Amino acid sequence: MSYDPSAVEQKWQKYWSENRSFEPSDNFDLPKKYILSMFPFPSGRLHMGHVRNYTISDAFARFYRQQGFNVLHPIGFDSFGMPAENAAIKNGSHPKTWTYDNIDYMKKEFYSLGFSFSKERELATSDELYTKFEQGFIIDMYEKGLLYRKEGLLNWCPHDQTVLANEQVIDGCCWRCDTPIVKKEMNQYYFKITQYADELLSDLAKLENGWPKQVLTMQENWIGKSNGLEFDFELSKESKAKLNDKFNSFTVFTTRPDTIYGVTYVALAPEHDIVKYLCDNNLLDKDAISQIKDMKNSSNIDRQKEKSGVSLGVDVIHPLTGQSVPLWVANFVLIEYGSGAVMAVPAHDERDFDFAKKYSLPLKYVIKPNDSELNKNEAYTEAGVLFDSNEFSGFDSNEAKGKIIEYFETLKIGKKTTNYKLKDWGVSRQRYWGAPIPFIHCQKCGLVMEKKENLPVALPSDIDITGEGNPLDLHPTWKYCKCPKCGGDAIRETDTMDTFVESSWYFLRFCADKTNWEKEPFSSEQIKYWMEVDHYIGGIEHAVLHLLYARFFTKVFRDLGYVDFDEPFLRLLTQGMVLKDGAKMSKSKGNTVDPDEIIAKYGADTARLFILFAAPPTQELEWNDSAVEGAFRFIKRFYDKSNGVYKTTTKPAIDHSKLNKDEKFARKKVYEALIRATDVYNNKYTFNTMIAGAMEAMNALTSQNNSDVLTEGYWILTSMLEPVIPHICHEISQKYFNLKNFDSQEIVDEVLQSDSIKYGISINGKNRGEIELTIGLSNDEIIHLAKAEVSKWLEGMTIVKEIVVPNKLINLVVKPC
RNA sequence: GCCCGGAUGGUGGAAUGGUAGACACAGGGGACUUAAAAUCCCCCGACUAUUGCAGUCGUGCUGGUUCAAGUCCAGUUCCGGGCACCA
Repeated sequence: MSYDPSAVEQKWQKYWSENRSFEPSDNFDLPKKYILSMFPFPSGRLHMGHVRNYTISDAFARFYRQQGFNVLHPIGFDSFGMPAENAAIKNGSHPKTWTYDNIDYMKKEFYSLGFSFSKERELATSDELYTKFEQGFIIDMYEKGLLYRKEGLLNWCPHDQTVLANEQVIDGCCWRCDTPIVKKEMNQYYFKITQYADELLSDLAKLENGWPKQVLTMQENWIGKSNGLEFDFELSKESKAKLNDKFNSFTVFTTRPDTIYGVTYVALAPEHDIVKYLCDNNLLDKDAISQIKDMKNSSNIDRQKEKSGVSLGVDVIHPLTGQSVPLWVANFVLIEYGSGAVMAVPAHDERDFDFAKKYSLPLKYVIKPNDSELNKNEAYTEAGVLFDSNEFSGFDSNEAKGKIIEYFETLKIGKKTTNYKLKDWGVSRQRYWGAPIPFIHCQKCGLVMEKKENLPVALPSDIDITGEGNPLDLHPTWKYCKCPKCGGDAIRETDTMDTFVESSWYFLRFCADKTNWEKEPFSSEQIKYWMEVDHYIGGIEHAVLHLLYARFFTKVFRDLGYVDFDEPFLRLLTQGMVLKDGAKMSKSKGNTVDPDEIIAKYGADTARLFILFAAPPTQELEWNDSAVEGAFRFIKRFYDKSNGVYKTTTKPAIDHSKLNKDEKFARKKVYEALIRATDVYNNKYTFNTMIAGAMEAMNALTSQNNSDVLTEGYWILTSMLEPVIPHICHEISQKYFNLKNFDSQEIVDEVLQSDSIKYGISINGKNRGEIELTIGLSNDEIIHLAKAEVSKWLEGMTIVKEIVVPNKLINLVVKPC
């Protein structure tokens, strides 16, 4: 019978399903592996990126099952979100119908790819049961002060008609639809992720061996910790009077206290209270007020184009010199960082320099390079030696930083402070298809939590989705309710939660089976066993989104007493993108390849083999139709050549010494491939080299005629390749080995040793020949034979040094006589 | 601007400091066939030479360390990614 992928694959998919082959065991005495891939949004169909993601995690899961581990390899759907609503607007479908139809279709695709997911733990985050417990956490977090509501200036996407978190703004545009975001003042709920900023940063050290460096760096930069000095500038007497004594002083933050004697002006953000007061009370001329207004209204991108500012006609007192310094408003000062006010040192900061040049403000240099001349045409931002800095003159600038902070602290006019770029996570969204925030606004009692026994606060199904406004808010009845506290008329919160809240804890839910899901959000006993996730596989685009939020939730849950570990994901593998014709596959570029078509034409095994063979998983993968063809040919050959294998339920015992050269070579190739395979799962993740090893072994096996060797080879190779091409390996294994070979394979050492080894001979490091030498020769003998081999290169030369690298090469160092 | 990666044949990619280009794809040649497909075999970095099957060069570039460098170090160019007026 020739290879018929569709028949073979359907047969085994049915078999696995009927035998519940991929359900984890409840025997907690077994060693475990939790293999998780980032769950998909149910957009409709799988794309090649999904196939790559799940092929990788499936290889891990299948490998560890063979090694005797109890493996949890679950899948679910991150099923709330905008696209469901956009589809509703476009086609008039209901978001729920659209979502669950897509889930059904995608589940079939998973099935047809042979992924070994636990079917009994599948979930969708839009399930009401999931919402119920999530809303419970929201209430817990509110009570702990980790969730709060405040009026603020928010990122608003005019296209999606919703607020976005900072992490969801990419280059000033919406992460989903690329529309430039605008700032909008509104009420919003925030998670106090900043409370965990320091731990989120320091615990990155725990992930150093398991996470890609790039992701660690991205999180580190995102958290953006900086140490410095915080102190107050007092307003001059006249200025206080001008401001009707409403303001005495304001705070600034600097990481360069060593430049303090170079301050020549001070700048405020346009949103600063003092600026607001000056504008509101007409203490500035009309022009100035309108310029400040423009600054506030311009987007972040516009603000970066050119520095601009206005003098406020107010002076402040330098805390150390007592000199008076002018106060400006400047568009490059950000209200959301530090205190929204900076001391400006144009001589030693490029931004301050540009601003000072534009408005002809004075420069005062106070640091000079250690070993070169100061260039007064630019800002000198490097370290150096202080001058014109009173008692600190002469100090190295790095040393001076600490000294000056100390000085401020002694005088009690400032203190050492740490600032973070990380902002609190804004989580409310003005959309329908999300988990409702379980709060109620009561005129009498204010903001009230829904009672936990009333959860979930479910979405209404009769909904009008037009794309205009918040559908929940516009619903005729849904938001009207009674206050859980006083029983009076009240109104439900109509904002829903960011979908990243759902993906921040789904991995905990998977730890228990469905029977438990009704009772509790997750089982602490099961979590103790299954967590942490051993291998997490997904795209790098979540480096500062999902992966940061999930770490945050884990720490919060720990502090709420739900879990007892600090980090959810021990090892992270970020897979590269799938490209075609050099560009990321996308519908708009028209360069997509539909997984369903590939499966129909070649089968799932071919798709999986190609994906793992064409590139290491962390690199970009260039789709190549003829290489897919090649993968198919390999499987076909692998199947065809199994004809010579005989039936057995144990690995054949072979007397290695009686084999001929080709037979020995074939065995050696098989075992070498096996050794490579173990390495792959432990740390290298280079499935491509593992598969190459298997191909080499196959080539060697078919170049010899010993059926024992062939059978042993297939016993090992079908086991080794099962994680990659499971269907055909099961087919072959069932036919010959009664499925007894899916097990951890022992290495036979004698196979790896051969009677002779090829040595390379080099002279002065240059390759000059090679020689086959029997094992066990002394170095002198080896050198003697090697010299004979390359004698023509030694004429007229004296040998200075002789080096023998065992089993590799001989290097002779020579010079002319 | 700052911080990470990366650069190897026509292509994807291999190489614990030890014979660069494994394994594939594409390409070329051949066998089988009436023919095609499938399959099998051979060649396949560049240049020079040659029917003595040998030599020279070669992992972006310039240096360095070493008996030996794609690999380590310093510098440099280009490409990709992240952050970005963060005081």
